[in-house]
Amino acid sequence: MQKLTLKKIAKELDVSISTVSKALKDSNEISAETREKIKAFASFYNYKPNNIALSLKNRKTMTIGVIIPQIVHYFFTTVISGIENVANKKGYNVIIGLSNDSFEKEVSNMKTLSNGSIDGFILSVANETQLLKNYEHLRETINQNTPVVMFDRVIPEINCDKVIVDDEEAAKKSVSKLLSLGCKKIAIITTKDYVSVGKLRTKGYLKALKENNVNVNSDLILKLEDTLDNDSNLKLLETKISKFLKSNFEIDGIFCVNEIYALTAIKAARKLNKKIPQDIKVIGFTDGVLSRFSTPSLTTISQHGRLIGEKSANLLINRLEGKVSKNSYQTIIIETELIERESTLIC
Amino acid sequence: MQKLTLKKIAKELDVSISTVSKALKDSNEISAETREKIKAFASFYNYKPNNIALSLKNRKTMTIGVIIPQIVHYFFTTVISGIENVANKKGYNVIIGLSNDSFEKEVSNMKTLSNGSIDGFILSVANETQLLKNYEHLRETINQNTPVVMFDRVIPEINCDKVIVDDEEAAKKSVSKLLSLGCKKIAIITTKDYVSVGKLRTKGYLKALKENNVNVNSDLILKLEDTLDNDSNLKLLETKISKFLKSNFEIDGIFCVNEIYALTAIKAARKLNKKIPQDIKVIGFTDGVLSRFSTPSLTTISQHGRLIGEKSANLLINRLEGKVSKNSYQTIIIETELIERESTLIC
DNA sequence: AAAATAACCGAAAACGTTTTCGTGTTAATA
DNA sequence: TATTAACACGAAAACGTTTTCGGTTATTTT
Repeated sequence: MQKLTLKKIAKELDVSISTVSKALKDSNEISAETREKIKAFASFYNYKPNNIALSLKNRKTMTIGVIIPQIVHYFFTTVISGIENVANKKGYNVIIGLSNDSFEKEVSNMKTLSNGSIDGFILSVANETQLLKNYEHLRETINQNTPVVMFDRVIPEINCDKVIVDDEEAAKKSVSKLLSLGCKKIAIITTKDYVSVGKLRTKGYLKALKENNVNVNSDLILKLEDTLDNDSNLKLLETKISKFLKSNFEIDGIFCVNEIYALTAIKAARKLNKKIPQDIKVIGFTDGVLSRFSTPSLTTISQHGRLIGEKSANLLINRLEGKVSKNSYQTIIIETELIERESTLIC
Repeated sequence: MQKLTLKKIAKELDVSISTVSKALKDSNEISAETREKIKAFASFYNYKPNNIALSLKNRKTMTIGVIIPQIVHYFFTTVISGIENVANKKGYNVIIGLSNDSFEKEVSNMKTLSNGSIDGFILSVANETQLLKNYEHLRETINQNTPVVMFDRVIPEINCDKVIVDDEEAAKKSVSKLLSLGCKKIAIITTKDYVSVGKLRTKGYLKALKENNVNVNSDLILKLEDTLDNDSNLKLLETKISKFLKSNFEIDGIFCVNEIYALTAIKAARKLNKKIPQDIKVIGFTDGVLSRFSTPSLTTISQHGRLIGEKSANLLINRLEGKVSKNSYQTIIIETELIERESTLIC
């Protein structure tokens, strides 16, 4: 059974293609009689207009391209579920491209999609892209009138809609919390500065200390390569963190920029016979499954990924539908929330 | 800057559309001179053929539709990453639809995609679909010549390519392991029988006991609604499991059909002052982040999600490219692996 | 009965490609 | 010189829609 087309219906019922098209759209140009006949036939054989032909005609595809660094990652999946939720309601499809944090793959993914396959992009840039500071592909797609919405890891220099969290503020909030709980030597385990969000969170850490008149001790700052939270590098990650904790034995509070760092820190600390939260209090970032199910459960910053996804999709779709002025872009800042759990319990 | 088309290039260089098309394809029908001129112009203005037009012409879209019940879910994301990996290599795009385990959404998602947007489906059916046993949408798409590959949660009655794991065998393997570790009273925490994989794992549990001449005690079998592992129902889940453990205090081994059940069981057992693994040994299913990072780390069945995704994508693409005989379907069984960690340590 | 107006339907163009076939020009051959 | 072959290019159809514009009939109005 091949797909039914207008042409086939027309031939079968001995009318013109136009007549079929109009009849199915209930145009009153067509007599009630033929209209009913055609509609009956079409519905009996389950006719559905071909999306590709429609896309070509209307010059829009009703699909949005989402480019993310990784998909096996709690935060990004919550964002996708948010995007999918509003996209679906508004009749859009979602096509996913993974960059694997590689510049090459990000570029090629965007290239293959920006030739008519999608109406606009929602993306979080690859670490490598941030490292290389090469944004030509982004500029180019925007210049070619394909709207782009960036979320989470955004590029300030690029002019487009953005949805971010108050990373710096969230970090400040976390560190202030640790201070208020009586921690004196607060460490941060973060990424190297080229990772935009890592840098911002480090900044927030420093700000909190300064505002509370605590001296910054650079020994207490551990900046890690972003590849270290891969499954294959977990051992190495633990060694590094372990060494760090050993050489700064007086640490009594740790702020980590993701869940993996936090849990690994807890594990390493325990091996040094430190008790969590009695001896060391720990706060992480990203309220994923790990934070909820670890023992002790992890105090963490919730980024509200689903909301980020929903806002991003709305931003993009509004722009696609011309509901927003052409040359002004928005940056939506989602407020984070500190979710307190066992890892910062007062004992 | 509007998108460049063959027509515009043709007009600009004062040649015909056909000439431009041929020149860009390096056809030797076109003189070297004009060829170079056209190619230079096209590459200077960054011409890319319009995918939609190509899809319409070639009657294939080079995209595959993936329908899954949830995306905030470790196993499914690993499958997607596998699919994306091979799809990408072979020039295909991946479009994602989420059913949220709802029959309605599964049907509507497939409907909107099967009108030309995709060349084939890879899907894992929604729980509700399995409950209702309504497979009309699946039969219909297959009848309309849109190939379907099912993975993990498959429908035996439907004739199509499938990729599954040896669920029953894996469960048997796990329970046998517990027996060999000396467990006498082994419980299973599973889903209701309408969830295909839950049912199979329960079957494997029973088989292991029988083969080892252990009496089956139906009190030790806890079948839960599949909605209980949602974030919002975690409390309820814990209460149910806790009650179950209390009323079967002699349990010394638990096999759980997913990570969440396993970790919740561990938590509940601890509150009853049971030590893991000394008093109770626990084995879970799905080797996700939770299993690796929990304390104690969880012995678990690895389903090799990435491999499942890769095999599924290969199966689908081979069929799309006619590399496989039309009326015979394959079922690939991926072997699972028992990954031993702390929750089954011998003390 | 002639003219005007509905009512109903079809031809054709357009979206952007690819490809087949035809045609005119030039160069090589008989 | 006449014929043929090679070369370089263009017209047009096709993929499946939608929509504008005309064109027949049939029906109403004068």
